[in-house]
Amino acid sequence: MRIGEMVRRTGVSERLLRYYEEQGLLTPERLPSGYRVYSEADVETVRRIRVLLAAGLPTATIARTLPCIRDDGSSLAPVCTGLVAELRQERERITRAIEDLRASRGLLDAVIEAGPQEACAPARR
DNA sequence: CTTCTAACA
DNA sequence: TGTTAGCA
Repeated sequence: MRIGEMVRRTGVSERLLRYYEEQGLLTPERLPSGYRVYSEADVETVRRIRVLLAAGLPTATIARTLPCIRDDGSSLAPVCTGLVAELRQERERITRAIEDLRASRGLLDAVIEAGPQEACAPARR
């Protein structure tokens, strides 16, 4: 499929799909016309890229991680030693981020539980 | 009409 | 990232 269909199927913009390629996250084939041709697996890869990116992993790390994940999603065979150490660090960072989010949610819960005691001041602007 | 690269009122 | 220009 070409980029247009990828946009429809992934919800990711053309600009971003090309950017992912520039970062080595995707490597679609090229038609003699220069048009990019994506595989069915690329659709799933984009999903992974989005999740990892949202988790805060740098594109460089994602680029080296994706090839270790087999398109079926269940078997993640090939282990790249150096990468494992890197991923452990990311995992640790994420764990800390989760703790921070928990704290934020707890703070909001307290404010929400207190409930409205008065009307809000009129919005600015 | 669709895609491509390059670049920024 | 969006958007746009100028091609193919």
